[in-house]
Amino acid sequence: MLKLSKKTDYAIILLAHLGGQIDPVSAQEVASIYKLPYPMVANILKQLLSSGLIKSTRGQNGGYVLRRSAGDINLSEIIRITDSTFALVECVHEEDACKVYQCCPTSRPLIALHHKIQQFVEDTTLANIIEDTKSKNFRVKKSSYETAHLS
Amino acid sequence: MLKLSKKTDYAIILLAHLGGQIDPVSAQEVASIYKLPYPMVANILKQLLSSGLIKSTRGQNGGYVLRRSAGDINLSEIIRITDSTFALVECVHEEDACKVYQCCPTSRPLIALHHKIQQFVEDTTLANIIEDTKSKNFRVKKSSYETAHLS
DNA sequence: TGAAATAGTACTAATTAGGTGCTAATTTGA
DNA sequence: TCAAATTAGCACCTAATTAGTACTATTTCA
Repeated sequence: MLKLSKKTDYAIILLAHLGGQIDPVSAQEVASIYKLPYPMVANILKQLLSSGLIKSTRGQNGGYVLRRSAGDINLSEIIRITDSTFALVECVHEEDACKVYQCCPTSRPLIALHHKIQQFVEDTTLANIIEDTKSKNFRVKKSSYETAHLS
Repeated sequence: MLKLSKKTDYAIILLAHLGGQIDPVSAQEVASIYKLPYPMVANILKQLLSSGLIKSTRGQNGGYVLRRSAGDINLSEIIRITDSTFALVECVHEEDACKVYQCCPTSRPLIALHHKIQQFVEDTTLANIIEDTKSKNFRVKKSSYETAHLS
């Protein structure tokens, strides 16, 4: 259906929130701030943890923090973790031999599109997203990522 | 999952084939050429018909032809018919009020990405795809749509 | 009239997405 | 030291979407 899963949506929200905090944030806390279902949030955080994007501390006052700086985390990684590796068409990661037909007409234009999207998600960092959110209410200038990373 | 459905994949293949023919092509014929399941092909063609992208003639020697020229049909339309209207994130078509949170951090960068993709699929015509397929075995120059429509 | 096709619709099966539940382990503060 | 807060690691369920099939009717042409 060519859309991001809610899991990815949520993950971006969660990570952007963590990026704006210094102390650990608990699953409970983020869930209530953004009014998301707690079990879902907890699940996604666990997944982000096991993928090494965030680190955790248990017990009272425990929670999660980013493992790397927000500028070091890009959208591509997040999508890979919560959505699966991005492939607009299956054949994009299978260098040779289209299963359907040797001269399958879809390949080239769609593969070009795939690479464009890939480029964008790699160039967009969590820091870009956070910055963008902060300036959101003051819509004076265009956000940086738009001018910096795309034609 | 951020990928095109097989239906869309198939639809592009079918339409590209029709675009290269003058006489009506039957569902049976395309199915056998591309080794796709006949009922699937037939179904998609019916859908493309009812959406007005192709026209049909019944009976012996019947089949389907494009209703408009290949240069007049773009990827966006095809995706809309076989995949549903493209929306990278739900909120992209709901001008106001994010359901999740007023300052939802995802919106802007993802909406920017959405528009980039939208631009691409609108600029890529069936003619581009067909042309590209023909030149595929002679990988001398880059295909036209790449230079013409993207950064 | 019969074969080759489309037309329309409804159905089934497989996969994915979204969401939940349970129990264990760990930390902290009273 | 104990109870509460919190993560850890599973396994599970349900609903939605995708993929593919089936059947019957209609049209056309030789």
